[in-house]
Amino acid sequence: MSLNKDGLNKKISIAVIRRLPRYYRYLADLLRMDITRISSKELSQRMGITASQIRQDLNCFGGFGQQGYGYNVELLYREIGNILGVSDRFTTIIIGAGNMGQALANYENFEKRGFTLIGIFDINPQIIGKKIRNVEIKHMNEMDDFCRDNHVDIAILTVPYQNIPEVAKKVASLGIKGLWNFSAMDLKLSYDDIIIENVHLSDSLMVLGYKLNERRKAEETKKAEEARKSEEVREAGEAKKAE
Amino acid sequence: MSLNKDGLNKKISIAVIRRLPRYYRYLADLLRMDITRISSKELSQRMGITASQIRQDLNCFGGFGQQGYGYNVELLYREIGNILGVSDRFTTIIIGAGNMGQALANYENFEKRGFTLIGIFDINPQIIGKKIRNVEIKHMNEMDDFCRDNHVDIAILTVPYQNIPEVAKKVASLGIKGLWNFSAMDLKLSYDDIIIENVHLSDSLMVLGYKLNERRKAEETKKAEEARKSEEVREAGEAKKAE
DNA sequence: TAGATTGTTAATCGATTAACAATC
DNA sequence: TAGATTGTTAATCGATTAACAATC
Repeated sequence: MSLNKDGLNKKISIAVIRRLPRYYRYLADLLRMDITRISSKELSQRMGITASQIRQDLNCFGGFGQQGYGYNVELLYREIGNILGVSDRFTTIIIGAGNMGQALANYENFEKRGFTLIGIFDINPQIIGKKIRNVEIKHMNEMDDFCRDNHVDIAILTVPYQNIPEVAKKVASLGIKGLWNFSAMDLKLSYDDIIIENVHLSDSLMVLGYKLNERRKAEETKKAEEARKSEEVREAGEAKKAE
Repeated sequence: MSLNKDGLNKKISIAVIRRLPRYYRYLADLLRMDITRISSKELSQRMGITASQIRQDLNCFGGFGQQGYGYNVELLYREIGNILGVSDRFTTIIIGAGNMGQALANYENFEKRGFTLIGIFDINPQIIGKKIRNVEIKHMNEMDDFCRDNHVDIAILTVPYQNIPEVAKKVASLGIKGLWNFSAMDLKLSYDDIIIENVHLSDSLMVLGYKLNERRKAEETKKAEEARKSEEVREAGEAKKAE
């Protein structure tokens, strides 16, 4: 539970939390454009949400704005960064250095957002020893020692479907508290002090497929409707002629 | 808009749609375990949601179950697959064959879910000509011709931040209707017949960071509370002694 | 038939939006 | 001071959950 501005425990809804990184990105864009202040109204137009929602969201954490002025972009950026723990530096390891694991290891944005990659593990001898952004891929059986010697906050799991239960159990036993799971299997662990974010890329792609189909269907319906109407007009014309 | 079971246009909420791929995955798991029937109650326990929600969700599309019996797993799996258009086969191209692009190109799950990769494009001469799962990486300037010769439903964008506006415009001009955007920039296009899914991996990671911090804070508060209490007990003991 | 479980309506809950007094 | 815009309360909207009659 987070302390809100009155120092009271107030549970902040997950819907609000999930919007914070998006605010953070938009504010970074504004900074890049040298925009120093912004009103909830203008931000709402850029982001495609209501100004009300922005003010409501931000006020879960404190009054970051100023009446008649709006919000100072840099201050707000820093505040949201603090809420998200960007400056807290989380240490991460990647387990599974296949395509996805390597892609994530190369993703420099994570560094900027407070996540430091300190280890990569796999079992494939062909890639062990290879370095990605100065981090060497090690064999899985070195992971125990590594985690004893280094504090690890988050394990990023990009191992195949069938290996997930075993790897998750191992990771839990090593005292790692955060799991970012890219495996196709939803991960649930009975240890209630472990926090898991499951990522299912293909879910998002399937939603896109659904929307495309809906659009296509709507267009077909529209076309059929138009065809029907023009047919009506034609028939009416013929009927008139026949009179 | 989807036709519901009464043949009426009923707008189905995006919240429901976004849960469908998850149902689909769980049903695939059940099939793999040779489970042929399931009740909303049992499925709810597996998935960690309410049985009410499952029945409510499924009934947006039709009565797939049977009173007293539950749902036939295979039938339900197929029905949800149809709703999501799994059998409709969407053709896709990947633009940007960096680490993420190549990782996605190698992701065999997409094939299973109805997405066929037919092209990969990049500008890096070092990787042009390389084949991923039998699809050759071509130069971006071949994309126009390619899209004229082949119908493309979806473009998967994994190009760097600064290139996104230009690439998106190009893609729109080629008549591609679905964009799956992995760039760090939110994509919005003014063409209202183009459908976009923005994916922001680091957003999800930041939410994980937030939750870890909350957990840590809660534990610290608890510890401080316990320390305070044991201090009270000690003081009470001393006060008694002093009497 | 009795038991189980759906489909569906009604009740509840929570999230979003609107409105406006406070204030810079 | 006048204008702008926040912080915050109240109203609305939509999504989730509960309940139960229908029915396999």
